[in-house]
Amino acid sequence: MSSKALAERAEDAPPRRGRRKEARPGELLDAALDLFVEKGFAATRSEEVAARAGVSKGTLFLYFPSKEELFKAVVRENISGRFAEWNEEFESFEGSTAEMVRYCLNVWWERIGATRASGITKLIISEARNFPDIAAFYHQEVIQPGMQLVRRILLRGVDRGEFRAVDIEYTIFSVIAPMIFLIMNKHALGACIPQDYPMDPQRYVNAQVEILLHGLCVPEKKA
Amino acid sequence: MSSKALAERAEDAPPRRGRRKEARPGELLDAALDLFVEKGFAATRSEEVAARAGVSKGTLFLYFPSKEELFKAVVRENISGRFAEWNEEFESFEGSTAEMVRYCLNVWWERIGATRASGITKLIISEARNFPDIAAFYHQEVIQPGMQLVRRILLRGVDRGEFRAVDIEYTIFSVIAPMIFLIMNKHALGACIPQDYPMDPQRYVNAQVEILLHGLCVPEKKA
Amino acid sequence: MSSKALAERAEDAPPRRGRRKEARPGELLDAALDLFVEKGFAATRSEEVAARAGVSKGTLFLYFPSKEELFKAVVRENISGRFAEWNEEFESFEGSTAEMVRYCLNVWWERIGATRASGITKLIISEARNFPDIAAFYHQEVIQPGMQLVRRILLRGVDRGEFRAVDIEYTIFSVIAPMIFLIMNKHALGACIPQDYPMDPQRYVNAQVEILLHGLCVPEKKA
Amino acid sequence: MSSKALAERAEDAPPRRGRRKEARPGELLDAALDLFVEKGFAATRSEEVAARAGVSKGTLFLYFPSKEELFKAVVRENISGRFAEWNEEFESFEGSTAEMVRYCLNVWWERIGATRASGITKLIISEARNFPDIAAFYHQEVIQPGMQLVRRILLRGVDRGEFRAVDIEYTIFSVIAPMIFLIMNKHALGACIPQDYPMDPQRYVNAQVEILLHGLCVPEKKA
DNA sequence: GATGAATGAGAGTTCATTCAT
DNA sequence: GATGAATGAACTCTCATTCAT
Repeated sequence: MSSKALAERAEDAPPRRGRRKEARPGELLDAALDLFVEKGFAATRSEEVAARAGVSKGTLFLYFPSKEELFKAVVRENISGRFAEWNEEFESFEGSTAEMVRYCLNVWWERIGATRASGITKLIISEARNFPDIAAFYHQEVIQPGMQLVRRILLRGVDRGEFRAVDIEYTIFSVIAPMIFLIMNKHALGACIPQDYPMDPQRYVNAQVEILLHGLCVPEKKA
Repeated sequence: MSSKALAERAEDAPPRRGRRKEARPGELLDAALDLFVEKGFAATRSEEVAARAGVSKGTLFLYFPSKEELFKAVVRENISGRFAEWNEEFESFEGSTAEMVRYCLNVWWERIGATRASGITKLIISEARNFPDIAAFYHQEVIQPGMQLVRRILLRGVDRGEFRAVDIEYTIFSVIAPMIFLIMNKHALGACIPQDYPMDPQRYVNAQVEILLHGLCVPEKKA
Repeated sequence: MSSKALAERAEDAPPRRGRRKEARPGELLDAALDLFVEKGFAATRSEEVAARAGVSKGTLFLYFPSKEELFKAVVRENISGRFAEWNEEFESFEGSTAEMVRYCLNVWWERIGATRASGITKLIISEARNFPDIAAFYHQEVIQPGMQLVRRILLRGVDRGEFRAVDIEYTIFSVIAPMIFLIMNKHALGACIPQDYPMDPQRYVNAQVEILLHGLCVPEKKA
Repeated sequence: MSSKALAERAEDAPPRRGRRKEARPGELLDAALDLFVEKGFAATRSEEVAARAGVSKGTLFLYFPSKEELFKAVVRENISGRFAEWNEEFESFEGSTAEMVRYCLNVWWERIGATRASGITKLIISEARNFPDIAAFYHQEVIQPGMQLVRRILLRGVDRGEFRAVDIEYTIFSVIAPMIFLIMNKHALGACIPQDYPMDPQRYVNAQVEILLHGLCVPEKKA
């Protein structure tokens, strides 16, 4: 009991180097995400995950019955079910659709792209064919809702006469592709090759948005 | 004539335990490329590569001293040093820069994107951090020359007043990103998830080009 | 009482899958010495060493990173650095040099020749050319100090007028050769051929010593 | 018959770089002896033997059905059946037994010790326990006749009053041990360690003989 | 609960041996 | 006869997983 009290206190006061039982699975998932993204599923050793999380090999298997289940948990954990929230923002957004696109991609960068969660995208791309059910899950939970959100935005632009009457289904990819590219650069080549050109993510996102909007918007006819 | 017929039949069903020293490395590299792209380096078993090439485990090691060398050979073999040729085409191209962009991406799709060589891109993205020297090699042999070619095209457009004065360095990515996206779709999720939307690569490429050119071109002032 | 009985029984039949981190390396080194001496390094299978030590293949590699390192550890472990002790005995020895020679070879037989450590000599002879660095190590740690000790003994004998003025450097071999021969007999042919002549090591050593001393000593001139 | 004539002619006129079919097995046996002595049976690759003999892997197996049979042939080939000849020399020897011992060991050095045949001894010692039947064969063909010859020499010395009445059986080893030691030095440590002391075989043999004879001979009573 | 010693199936690699050429 | 490409059994070593402590 007194130990439980201690544990609770430990939670109140941020972890002072103490091991908090409740935090273990999360720490393992964080460690696993990093390593899976870095080396791939097969090339990551379970023991390394445990070591990075500061626990022993055995403890890992106490929380996850197998390396494969760990992988699935990593994906599940890092798939933000934030589309409900984002759809709400969409509904109540009052500015122009161009502003909406700008806002949307910047928010995406802040909340996903710049965080460890972005690693999931690289992980899925690398491992999709070894874990088709995980790929299907990701497709359903992330890709479809994401595309649907983009679709609604593009439709809004076209409906309101802000955007040209482009082929919406293919234009969705014009929004998504630069983001995928940024993540791949962050987690693959960019992570191991000293870049010979500057690559500031914020500026990159803005540049892509501007090109995209130039391509989408109807020319403003000024008297 | 009958000997010719025999030869043809032999081609249909290649001889088991035949001695085909010249053909083996290529067959093994083909098999290895497929499997590495499909499952990743670590998850691909040497014996599986051999089996797909129609030889035994031992034969693989007759031609490649280790699985890692096989990997490197796969990358080397499939990295086209075609930039010289493409640069020449660039020099002698006489149409508008917009036409050049259209031509360029369509040619890329035909010669790289649609072929097995495109798998290399996925492979590199997945394995870069496990093989930094291979990543560096790819960067030097493919990414840098590729970016340089795109850079020259964009500069031509801007210089000739066809394109707006965009930030060239970041705009390069607007050309590349959709192609990377297409390859990832082909070799990762798209290869294992039944797509619920149509994805015709030719139309995809054209759609991306049109959005891009809309974003790049200065509005044509008529009369 | 019953618990004590149980413990004793457990000692008789050591626990399978027991955790005995301290004891393992020694048991593995013992097993490896036996097998390397018996079959040679290359012909000894790692799994066999493990099995003789009562553990599984994997456990061997838990303690030694490779078969080669196991070999080196076997040699290191069994090379007694007892020359300091023996040199002290030499310094304080008070009898005749002939007695010293007798004492010396008998002690050698008791402490080295008759023990498993003697196998190292056969091992080194068999594997020297495959492990030149190990051979050099053995030369430095065993052969040189050993020859130096014998050299000092012979010099003492000559200096004190007990031994004839023989060529010391070559006479050293007259002391060593019979010991090497005995070990080779013990671990090579003698170990697999039913000897057709009696070979009692103790008597063998004594016989060699007597021949040797007869060869070395100056004839006692009796009035 | 004509092939026999050819062989003889080939012997007369030294091989002019031409491949002589008849010589193949011999070249293979020579190569095999060298390599088996150097690296041991298990660590020697068949292909290496073939390469050193200047033929292909396949050819080796044309002459010897297996690596093991090659080993046996190497031993057989290099075991001199010269004891008949030596026994004759013994019978007709007219000098003192001491001279006989000197002569005997010097001849041994010239005809065996200094030649590649001496490698067989090291080979047998290293591999005896892996090839007990070969060991038995060697014991019967070499060790027993060799010991018998030494035995007869020692008996002659004792019978004629030249040698002391030593324990003949154990004294045999005093003759053999230095020779074994010399061979071991030549083929094991001595072959891979830069000796820090001089080791002239001829002088070594003489030194051992003199010590031995001093130990054996009855003091010459002068006057 | 946590640990890490122990396991053993499985992967990469070697090499004696075969056999089509 | 000679060759060397091909084979596959056997070996070293790895690592996910178990379980006694």
